[in-house]
Amino acid sequence: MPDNLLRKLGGFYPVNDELKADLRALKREQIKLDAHQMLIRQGEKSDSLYLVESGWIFRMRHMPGGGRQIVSIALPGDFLCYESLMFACSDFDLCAKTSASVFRLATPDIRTLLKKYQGLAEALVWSTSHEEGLLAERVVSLGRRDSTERLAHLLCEIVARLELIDGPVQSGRQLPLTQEDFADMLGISVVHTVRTFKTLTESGAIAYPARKLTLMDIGKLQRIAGYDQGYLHFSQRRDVRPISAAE
Amino acid sequence: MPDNLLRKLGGFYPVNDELKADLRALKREQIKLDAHQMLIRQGEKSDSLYLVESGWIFRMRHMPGGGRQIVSIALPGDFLCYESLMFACSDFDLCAKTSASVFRLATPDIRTLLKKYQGLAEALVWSTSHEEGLLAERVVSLGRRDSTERLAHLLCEIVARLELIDGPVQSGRQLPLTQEDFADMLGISVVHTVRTFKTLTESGAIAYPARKLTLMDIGKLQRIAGYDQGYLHFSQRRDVRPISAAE
DNA sequence: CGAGGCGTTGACACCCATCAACATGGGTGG
DNA sequence: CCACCCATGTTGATGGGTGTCAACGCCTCG
Repeated sequence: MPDNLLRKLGGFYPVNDELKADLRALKREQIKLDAHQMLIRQGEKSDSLYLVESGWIFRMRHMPGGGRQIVSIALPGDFLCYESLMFACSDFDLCAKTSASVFRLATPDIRTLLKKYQGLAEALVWSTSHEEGLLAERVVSLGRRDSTERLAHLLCEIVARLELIDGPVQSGRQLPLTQEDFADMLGISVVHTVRTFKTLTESGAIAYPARKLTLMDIGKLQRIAGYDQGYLHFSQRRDVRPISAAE
Repeated sequence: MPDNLLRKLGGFYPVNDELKADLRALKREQIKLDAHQMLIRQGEKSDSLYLVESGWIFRMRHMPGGGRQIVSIALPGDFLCYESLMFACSDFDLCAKTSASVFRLATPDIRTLLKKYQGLAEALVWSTSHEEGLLAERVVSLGRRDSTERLAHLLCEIVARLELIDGPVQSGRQLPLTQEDFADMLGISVVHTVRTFKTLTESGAIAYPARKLTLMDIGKLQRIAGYDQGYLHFSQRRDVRPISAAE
């Protein structure tokens, strides 16, 4: 039962009965993963579509030098489908961070599946667009924010996503993420991650002892992150002309 | 006629007649853009779906401090749809870098549109997945590659995308990208971009005088970028157990 | 009780940002 | 046709943010 998916979708746009019925009718096979177990390894052929039921799953790349970059985190209600839709090899590892459960959707042919379940197509389009937005925001962070802003922004995002499926995070929430995990999401070293956490903690925005996240001052956290501040009023560049005779 | 889209899709998976017919039947309105003209400004409400016919279009974010980050480039055949599908405000600027032409697809309701044109749903799912992959790769670059590797990788990607719609780039191709544009894609400063280009040029991999890109040694460029090298054989981390009793 | 995962801190080095100055070239107006 | 301007490209000097290395403390687990 993809209830988490429906809850997630429902947070953003009207979910009708047909979509619900379609998602419930999908043939699926449940796969249980232990913590640190791989679902797909980079370079493997993958032709399935997955939907996360429970647990945290990392999508990451191992670098030649030995480092790694965590590209995104899949939470309950998220699809894992990207490479499979192109019938190519996976470019990334999919690895459970916690024990997890995912559904593998039967995909003899993605085209007939989309035709049979129009609700699936709708959910897929919406869901990949949503993830696309998250990734774009991550690109902004990695490109133009320093480590403190990056961490603050990532925490804001994680909190928002958790609240979408689990209700208010309020004061105190256990996360499965070590500081090394944060380092590999933020594109910085472990040592510097420690210092960045210290900065945020000393500013009074958060606390993260023993991986239990507490939002001491969420307003301050969002201000540091530049999160959801309404980017409307920034100075207009002179090389950019307004939309005038557009049609 | 979204021929560029069909050409792009056709490069990756079988395009059938129904999909072709659907895409050709879509009601659309052509919008012409001059160079440096904005299509959508961040913070604006957007409820349309766009398809690029010609030209280069930047998706970018202006930062509070005055900098900017170019998140992605849309080329002919690419959709611009992400935010519009959620009926929210756009989080990014969409700005034409060259003179361009885009189709605005009539979207009274995205749901009925997807139902009427199943080929559109198919194309959208595939296309957003593809872009998702590009963005994920960008995250890896920004997180774990130095400036030289980043530039090399970006050039590899641009060349591959251009060849998909326009045929071989071969020796010599005019791009509309200034070194400031590259800086804002790579997340580095303009000055350092100049030095990075110098490094790549002196290594004999490329030349980029007056924005005309020549691939002197594409093998060397790909080697520097770590592009498409098959990431199969990297050392296995001990904290990652192999996929064994997966089902 | 030892081992290993994880967090923490300090010292030092390096990549890259910033500032400043200048070169080049195309466009525009006198 | 020239003078000027502005966008863009280029180089050097200096400083800051972050990486790397090393050492150590804490805690859990076998």
